[in-house]
Amino acid sequence: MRYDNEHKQRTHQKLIEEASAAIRLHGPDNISVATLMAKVGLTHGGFYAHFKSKDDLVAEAITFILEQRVEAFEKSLEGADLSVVLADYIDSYLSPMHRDMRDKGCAIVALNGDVARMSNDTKARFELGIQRSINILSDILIKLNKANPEELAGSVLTEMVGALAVSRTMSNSELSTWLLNNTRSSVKK
Amino acid sequence: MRYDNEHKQRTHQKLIEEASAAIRLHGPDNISVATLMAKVGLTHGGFYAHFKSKDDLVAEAITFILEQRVEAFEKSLEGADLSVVLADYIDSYLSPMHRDMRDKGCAIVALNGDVARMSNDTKARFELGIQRSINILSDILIKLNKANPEELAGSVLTEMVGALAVSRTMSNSELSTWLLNNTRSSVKK
DNA sequence: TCATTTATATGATAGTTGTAATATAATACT
DNA sequence: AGTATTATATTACAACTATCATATAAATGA
Repeated sequence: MRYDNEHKQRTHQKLIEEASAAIRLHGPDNISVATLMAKVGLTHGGFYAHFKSKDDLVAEAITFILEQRVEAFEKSLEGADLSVVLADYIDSYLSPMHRDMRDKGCAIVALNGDVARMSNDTKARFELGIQRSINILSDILIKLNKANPEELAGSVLTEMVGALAVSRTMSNSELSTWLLNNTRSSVKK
Repeated sequence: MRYDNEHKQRTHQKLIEEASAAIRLHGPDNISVATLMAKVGLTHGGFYAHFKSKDDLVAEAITFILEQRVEAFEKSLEGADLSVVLADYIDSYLSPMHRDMRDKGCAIVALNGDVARMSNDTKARFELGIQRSINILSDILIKLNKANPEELAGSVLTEMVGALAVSRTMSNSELSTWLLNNTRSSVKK
């Protein structure tokens, strides 16, 4: 069957988006080519017209998540009060909602363990996303006249990532939420 | 073949230790029952004389790692200068060596993403280990007369976990080491 | 010495996986 | 109108998986 010219691109994009959620939710090792294809209404055979291999899909999906989130962050800055945007970002990042929405949240938190086991190539892409995040944060802190903006940006990022990652290892407990709140006040100084 | 009375227990322990390293290195989804058994010199059939299922093994191994590390930390405190022990702990936790020794390091860093996807039962065990770690840190900070020891303990733990986790997603880069060093100075205030 | 116990081995099964070759059918171009 | 193109479907395969039933062999207790 032949569809219009952009059909394949749309399918490709749909596959990446679907994979990006499934990977965060179930882990890269627990998604299968067949169920992914089924999720977009296709059968498994056509997969290799879109991706060289499953690893290739995973790498593309991870890149997509990182870019998507960085771009959303950048867009939220446009013409806004930086100190408000920053506070909002911290609040939503460290919210129970973000903790419980594993399929749509931060890739660093969802995938750090998996990426640590992946190829240097994938790691390099991941690092790019992290560097960009630090740069954005650092720029904001410069404009807010904070001292040591780069250092502060690095430690804000790592503490937030750590808090969310740790809070997700607990079954909805008080400690989990306490950690998020605790980090929120610690980071906001 | 019948061995002496403690042979089975020794085999069981050996399996858990071997699994605890393999799980951290390759992830719970990437170790197979057969290769684990082979690693201790046995064949795959005997596995179910030791564990109810693979999930059961993973849960036991994770508990083992947590306890082992908490106990080692507690032991390091005995009769020592607390401020020195704490500084040493931070230094070694945030060292490139710890970053690069994925098979023997902190379980929270190695497994947070996987545990987030596991049963509430396993999460509860994990939480216990984390709570103990926070308690130990908090006790130290109390004895060192720090203000808000519990809050500080929580945020020291999460920032260290985050820094190590993030640093492991990069391929040995400068940024990776910079993050570790940056967190070291940030945490030591 | 012999029977019993038991830790591990052998072998089998059913399911799932990633990958690939080939088939099909719909449309765009001639 | 008819041919070429191509996105997806069908089908197959080999490798790997967790799990389990049964066999084996060695040492303990009689």
